[in-house]
Amino acid sequence: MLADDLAKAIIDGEFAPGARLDEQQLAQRYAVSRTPVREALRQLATTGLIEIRPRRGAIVAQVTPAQLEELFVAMGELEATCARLAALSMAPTERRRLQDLHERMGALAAANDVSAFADANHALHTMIYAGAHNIVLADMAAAMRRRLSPFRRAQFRLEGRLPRSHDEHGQVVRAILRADAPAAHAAMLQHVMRVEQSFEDLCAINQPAMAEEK
Amino acid sequence: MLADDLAKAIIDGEFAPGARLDEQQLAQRYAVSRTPVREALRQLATTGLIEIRPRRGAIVAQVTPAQLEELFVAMGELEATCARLAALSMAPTERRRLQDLHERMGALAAANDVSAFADANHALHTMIYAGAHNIVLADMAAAMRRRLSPFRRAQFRLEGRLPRSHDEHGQVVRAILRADAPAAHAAMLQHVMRVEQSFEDLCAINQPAMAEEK
DNA sequence: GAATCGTTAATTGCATGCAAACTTCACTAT
DNA sequence: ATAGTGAAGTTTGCATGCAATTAACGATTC
Repeated sequence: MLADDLAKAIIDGEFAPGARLDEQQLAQRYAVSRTPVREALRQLATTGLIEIRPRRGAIVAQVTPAQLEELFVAMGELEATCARLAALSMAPTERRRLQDLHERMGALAAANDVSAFADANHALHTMIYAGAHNIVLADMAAAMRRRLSPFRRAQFRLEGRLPRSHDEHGQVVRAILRADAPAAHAAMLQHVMRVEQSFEDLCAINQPAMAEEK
Repeated sequence: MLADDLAKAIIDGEFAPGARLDEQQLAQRYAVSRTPVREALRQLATTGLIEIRPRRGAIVAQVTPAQLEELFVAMGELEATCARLAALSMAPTERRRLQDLHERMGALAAANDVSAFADANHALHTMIYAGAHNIVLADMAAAMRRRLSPFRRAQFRLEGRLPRSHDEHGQVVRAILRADAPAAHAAMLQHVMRVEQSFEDLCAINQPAMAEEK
């Protein structure tokens, strides 16, 4: 589906936040006419990934720091809810797989393999969404993650972020494994807040570099 | 916007779940061509209100009892999260307005004014979403409410539902007013579960009538 | 008599074309 | 020199038309 391809391109950072999404260019790029491009853009706009300004075209959603804060809070609450439900209702098999993955990620963190850790991180969180046994909630959490991904891509590159992230995961995973719902909720909430903090640190570092571009 | 009009028509029950949404008919009805209709349908599909089956047209989303259960659980968790955050961060003015509205709804419940109570109910929940001071979460909760509304329309007609609903609201409102976040969370979760229970009771009553149609 | 296959009709998906609106650039006036 | 106004070009928004797929109906065969 065209909307998925476009979403992937945006998530992968081929279009930066604020970049104009010209219908004709996209039509050429994907070798279709403007009609399906327009339909795809409307879909992405409803997910919040892009923004359509009437008569003025579409841009990749750019977000003020205040909105970003809200997005992270909402994401944290969603993920924390999934973690709480997962603690209550994960099947034994799911719990074992979660533990396995978490342990494997320890090695990746130690080796500082950012790319593999990022993939595994995605899998871990997705596993927790699935463990909530509620497709609606899982879809919402996944959509939220997608919506934030343009802003979160470089976060793991921060020095020493991998082991700390792994530690935070450990808190969440252990709480889920012992079916401690409140602890799972709290640990996940804290984890997401830490991710946000890392992102803000990263912004603070890059801000001067971004400023000198213009 | 066309998508909003269409969504309203679906929410108001002009198109029942499972009804086919013919592009040409909709185009005639709204006096536009098929192109904007298609764009609107794609948008509604991403919200989950309708379902587009490739090459086979769009229908109002029909939902199995299991999916409906998931929708109500997800909605309950979302609303409970909003209630918890509202308890923590509502401004004094907002708290007073919430209390005012709740007290006015007591009279509506006593008078058994179903229509006015339903409107006020919507306002009350929206007020709590807003009280969370997080637009992203509020939008998600509102979208969820929209998505469930085709199935929840007749729920207030159940005998004696209004006073009980008002009582449940009282639990939530009092918890929010005294900034008791865990209690607000729990009370809202319970309220939504009770709404779901009412809906299921209603289904159990209507089921035979639906069965004899075919 | 029922089931399967072929044909026809209808509907979706996409391309193209045209009109309206916005942006940009140039020119004029203060 | 700067700001405001005008016009041209670009881009969105929508309508229409055509092709492809699917559903429905009828005919034929077992």
